[in-house]
This record gives sequence, structure tokens and C-alpha cells, in this order.
Amino acid sequence: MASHKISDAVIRRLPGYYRYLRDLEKIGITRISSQELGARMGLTASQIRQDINCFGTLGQQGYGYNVAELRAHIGSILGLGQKYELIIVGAGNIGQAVAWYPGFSQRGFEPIAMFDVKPDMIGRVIRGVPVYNVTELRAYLAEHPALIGVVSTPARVAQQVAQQMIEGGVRAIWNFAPIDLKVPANVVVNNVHLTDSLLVLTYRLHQMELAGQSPDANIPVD
Amino acid sequence: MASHKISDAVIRRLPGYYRYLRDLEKIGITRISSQELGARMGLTASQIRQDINCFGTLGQQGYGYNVAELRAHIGSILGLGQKYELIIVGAGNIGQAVAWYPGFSQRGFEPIAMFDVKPDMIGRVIRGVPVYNVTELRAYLAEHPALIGVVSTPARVAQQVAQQMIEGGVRAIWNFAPIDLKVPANVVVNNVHLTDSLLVLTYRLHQMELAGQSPDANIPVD
DNA sequence: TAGATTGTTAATCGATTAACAATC
DNA sequence: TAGATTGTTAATCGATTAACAATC
Repeated sequence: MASHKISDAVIRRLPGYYRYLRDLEKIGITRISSQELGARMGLTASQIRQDINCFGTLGQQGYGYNVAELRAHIGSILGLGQKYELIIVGAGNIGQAVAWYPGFSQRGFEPIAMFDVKPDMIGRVIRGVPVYNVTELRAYLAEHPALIGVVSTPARVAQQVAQQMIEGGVRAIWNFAPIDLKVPANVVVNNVHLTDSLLVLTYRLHQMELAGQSPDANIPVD
Repeated sequence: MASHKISDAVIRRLPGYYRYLRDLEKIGITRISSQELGARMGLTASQIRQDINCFGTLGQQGYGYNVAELRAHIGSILGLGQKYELIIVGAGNIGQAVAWYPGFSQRGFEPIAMFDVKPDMIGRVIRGVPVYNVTELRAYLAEHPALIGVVSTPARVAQQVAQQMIEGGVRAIWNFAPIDLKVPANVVVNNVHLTDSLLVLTYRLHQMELAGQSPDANIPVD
């Protein structure tokens, strides 16, 4: 039986499934068991079957899962298969890195404009994406609606930029500023804190050093 | 009572605590209750007290927590307070973004070298960081040990780069390639999958659209 | 002292794992 | 059919929340 509320824990694993299935497809594997997929991903077979069952009956007893079919299904759950125009505020390194992330366009993400405050950035066209003055953000959005906004500004202006995006019709914000953006309930936000992930790394490194390099067994990968 | 094994769930929250406490300190707040901190961070007061108690007795009944003291303590648990030299393989946008992330140096992270394969990158010095040919990686590490390695290469070479880093003495790998690096038990790895986080965002956006914009209440922020 | 707020134990909730009957 | 492997229920485990005595 399908689609009772999918838990957050499951949702966070979905992109991983998608990625692994895509890689399997690429190397020509067409079917896979929960056992085998689990071994590759570092999850239990049981968990994989539970996860997949959240959104319907996709496997076949005695056979396993069809890789292409499963990937397509997970992709559609993730909202792929449609095109997402996105705007980027903050044309620094992170903004540019995001704009040019390989594989972005093939997944339907299209950066249509960047915004910055620096005079030497404004007016440039970087790999086809024009950089506008951030003062033009509202006016631009009025003409060119975008569902997704990327915030790659310094923390101190991030909330205010988000505000303008939301007023301009942006419904999802991907935030790289080191602050947790607050948004209304009809807008989604994902705060990516790069430094946080580095600190988790140093924590583990530190622990390992304290423990005198003793292998602390399975360090979970996140 | 302190330090029984700190769970992974707690560890992942620590950088958040650190960040909020730092911001509080900046605006001059010197003491805070679990109640108030919870309200700001979107956690329950109970959870905050549980978390903090994992690593000792830091609060005072009837008073709360001393912001500066708590931040310093969490910082030291996270392994801050020492200097970390880091090398970056892949001098593209993400590599550069990482190298120049503001606040890096004030937290003790110092990029000492970048490596790439592109002839037009090799030999450049970008904001003080030299870019070498990746073929020189081993030789470089032999002379300049670094604890942390950043992998910001295409996926297809990432595992091999990690291998070389590890052989060169790197003990922690911060990976941005869209693949889960496998490392031996005495090395730590943190796989940052930017696309994964974007897909979680589109999932939620998609759900919200399906639900006809109805506010789906508390969208957790991660 | 009285009020506030922690530290900590117990209760609840949710997520993962184990087991196995259903079925391809 | 026999073997494989799912779908699904039950058991376990862990994390979060609630409650309250301890104490500043």
C-alpha cells in the first residue's frame, strides 16, 4: 500500500537512491535486488525495501527491482522531469559554482540570471548567464518568474534577499549563507551550511586523534 | 555525568549550536536559557539540555548557560582552536569557493595548495594559494603534510584522488564530487552532495504544489 | 527565601532491523 | 516446480519529549 506520509528520513535518502540507480544504469545494470543495492549504498536490504514501499509497489518477488523504472519513479517523486528556472543572488564563487554545476541542466535546472552588488560584476555575462544589479531583482522577477532562488550572499543580507525573492514569487530557496533563513509556510527552504559539514569532519578527525588512530569502525557517511 | 558516546544526531547539531552561540555573542548576549535558545534554533528546550549534557555540566540551575563559555566548549569538542592546513584538488568553482570561504581562516582552516589538470590553471596563484599540477600531489604532500583534503574534481577521478591524498597522509576528506568516497577506517570522510540537497528542495516544492500551496505546517530546516 | 532553570529519569515516539509468508 | 526476493508485520533500537526533583 502506498503513500502514507513519507518521513523526512526517507526523503533525505531519495537523492542517494536516485544517484546510485543512475550510476547503475550508466554501467548497464538493469535489475537489482535490495540486497545488492544495500551493499553498494551501505544500507540494509530491509531498509531499502521499507523505503521503496513508502511510495508504491515497484519490485517483483523473486526478481528484484528494475533499475530504470525505479530511478524514473524516484525522479518523478523528487519533482524532476520538469524544468526549473532559477535565479542566483550573489555572483561570488559559490554563486558561480552553483550556476555551473555540471549535470544541472540535464536535470532541468536552468539559471536564468545572477544578481550582485559589485559594479565590476554587474553587466557581465558569465557562461550565458547575465549578472544584474541586485536593485533590479524585483523588477526582473516581475517579468521573469522563477520558482527557485539561490542565496549566495554574505549572511548579513541573506534574510533580506530571501524576502525580496519571496515577494517576487520565488517558492523555494536554496541558501548558502551561514544563517538559517526564516520563510513563510508556503515557501520551502534548504539551508546548506558548508562550514557545518566541515566542522563535523573536524570533530571526527579530532575524535580519531584522541582515540590514537584506532579505527572507530563504521564511520557513517553523510 | 559526561561523555558516554555522543550520538551522531547530536554531533550533527553541534555546528548549529556553535553558529547560534557565536551570533548571540556578537550581539552582546552573555547568558541564555535552553528555552530561549530552543526558540531561536527551532528545537525544544528539552532537547537542548539533553544535547549539552552529553558532554558535561555546563549550565547553572536558575541561571541558564553562559554563552561565551558554552560556545568555547562546543568549539573545542568540534576540534576548533587548532590550525588545519588543507589542500584542494580541483581548482574549479567549487574548489575556489571552498578556498575563499569567508570565516575559514578565522576558524583555523588554511588552504595551502590547490591542484588541477588544466594547463591554464597550473602555475597561477589565486588569492595567495598556488595551483600545482595534480601529478605533483604526492610529492607535495611528502614535503607539506596536510590533515584535510578537499575533493572538488569530477566524479570519475574523485576516488583515485582520494586514494592519493590518503597515501600522502591526509586523514580527513571533504568531498564535493557526486559520489560516495570509500575510505579506510582510520580516515574520515564527509560527502557533501550539493545536488542531493537541491533535490530535497524540489521534492518539497513539488509536494507543496500538489497540495495546492496549503501550508504544510512546519517544514523542518536542515 | 522564592523563582527560575538546569540535570536527569521516565515515557513516548519514530525509525531501523528482523523475520517470514506471499508470490514471481 | 524450486529458488529468489519482495512486501509487510512484528520486534528492537534509538532519539525526542515530558516531567520533576535538585539547586542556583
